[in-house]
Amino acid sequence: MGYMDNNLESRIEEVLSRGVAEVIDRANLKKKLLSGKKLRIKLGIDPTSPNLHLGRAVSLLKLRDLQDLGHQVILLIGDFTGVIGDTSDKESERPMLQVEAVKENMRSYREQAGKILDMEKVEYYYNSTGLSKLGYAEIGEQADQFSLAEFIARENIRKRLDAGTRISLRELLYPLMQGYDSVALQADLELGGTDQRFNLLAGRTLQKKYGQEPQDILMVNLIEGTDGRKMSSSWGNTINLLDEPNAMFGKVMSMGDGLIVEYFIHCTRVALEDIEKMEKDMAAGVMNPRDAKLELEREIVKIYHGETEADKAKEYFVKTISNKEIPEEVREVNVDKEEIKLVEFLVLAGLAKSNGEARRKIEQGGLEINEARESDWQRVLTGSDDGAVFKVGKFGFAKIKFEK
RNA sequence: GGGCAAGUGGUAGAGUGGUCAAUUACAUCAGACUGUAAAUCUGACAACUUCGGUUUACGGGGGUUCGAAUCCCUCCUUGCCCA
Repeated sequence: MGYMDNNLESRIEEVLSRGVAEVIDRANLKKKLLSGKKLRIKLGIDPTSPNLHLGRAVSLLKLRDLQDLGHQVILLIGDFTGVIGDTSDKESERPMLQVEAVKENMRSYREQAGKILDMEKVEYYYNSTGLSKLGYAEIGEQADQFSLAEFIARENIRKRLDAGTRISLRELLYPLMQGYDSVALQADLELGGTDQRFNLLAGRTLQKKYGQEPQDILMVNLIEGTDGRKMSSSWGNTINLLDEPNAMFGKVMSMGDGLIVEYFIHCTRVALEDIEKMEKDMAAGVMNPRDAKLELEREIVKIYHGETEADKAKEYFVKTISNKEIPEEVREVNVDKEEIKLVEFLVLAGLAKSNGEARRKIEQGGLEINEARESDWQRVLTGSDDGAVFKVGKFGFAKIKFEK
């Protein structure tokens, strides 16, 4: 075996293990990957939210690796299933999306996925193509492959049943549809999160029924969101691929230190040995977790916004937060009156949601005007305050500009 | 078709006639601390306000009462059981 072969095998090993929860059937998949055959690899995306987040990126990065190994990546856009609603990752019923909403959401998908994948080589498939043609007879036959007991045994269904929340029959059809997608695509491999297990396996069941070789399955870990719960668009704890660099930065910085390594493994392609070293250094107290986070954030922003933006975001953070400096460019807020109440200005500038909140922040010592704490919430701003810089909290800045 | 139960603030979940703008937890926001926006600790957390108060809120509508998230009627939604 030559050098190249060894290299290939180790790359495949990383594909099969980095951030991966389970592979079915691992031995078979490895054999296929080594065979030199161009595999058809499927990843389904439900266009339920217009934003892709870092949790999705785990699969996309994995797809990129496979793409680099020369395989055919197929992005399945769930325009049909998106209207139905998946049960897997929900603890409550998913609303049926309107067709219009699905279309709207799909629009930005290519752009977002393009940050990671080589879109030139990607094949697209809208699953309404095959699914909308099926009739009751065929659906009935497919449904016969599964039993009610199997559905009830699923954790999410179980939970909802126990909690007494509603489960629509419609939702039970979802795995059939996802499974049939694999048939339509003749997929060799399907990627998904661990929550997708049942749906992914349904693909194998149906492929067998239709006389195809069952696909292999690669399940990636679900990463935790910024609040420690599973990252999900319905929790609002996501880091989105379209987030602005500074926003991305902030979200990463505000997550628990315990997630750093997990994120490095799943959301970046930093070499595994480097990550291990970092982990050891942090455990030994040689490395400050903050520095690891800064590096992590840089790596993540780099993927979606490029290296320059990544460096800028890091610089902004160090200056503004660490050194508590006022950023170079502060947003100007125009006031078209001769004077304005302080609380009203803060609301106008978007630094507080209401007069009451502005008052609270001031009373609690959260306001600085030109770097001096201001605690008089009844104060009125006049022309002599023109150009003053306001800082609320750690990163809310605004400069006042009187137009009169 | 019948019977029973439930619907509270961003979320979970207390509260069964006044002291409830509504316990608590989580989330959120501010402060302290830390060369992290982590952790920990403290405080705040409906809107408006001439800081005295005022207004709007407990699925929708109506009613009883001096007074209702709490009682009654009705509608809507959901769950469970029976047929």
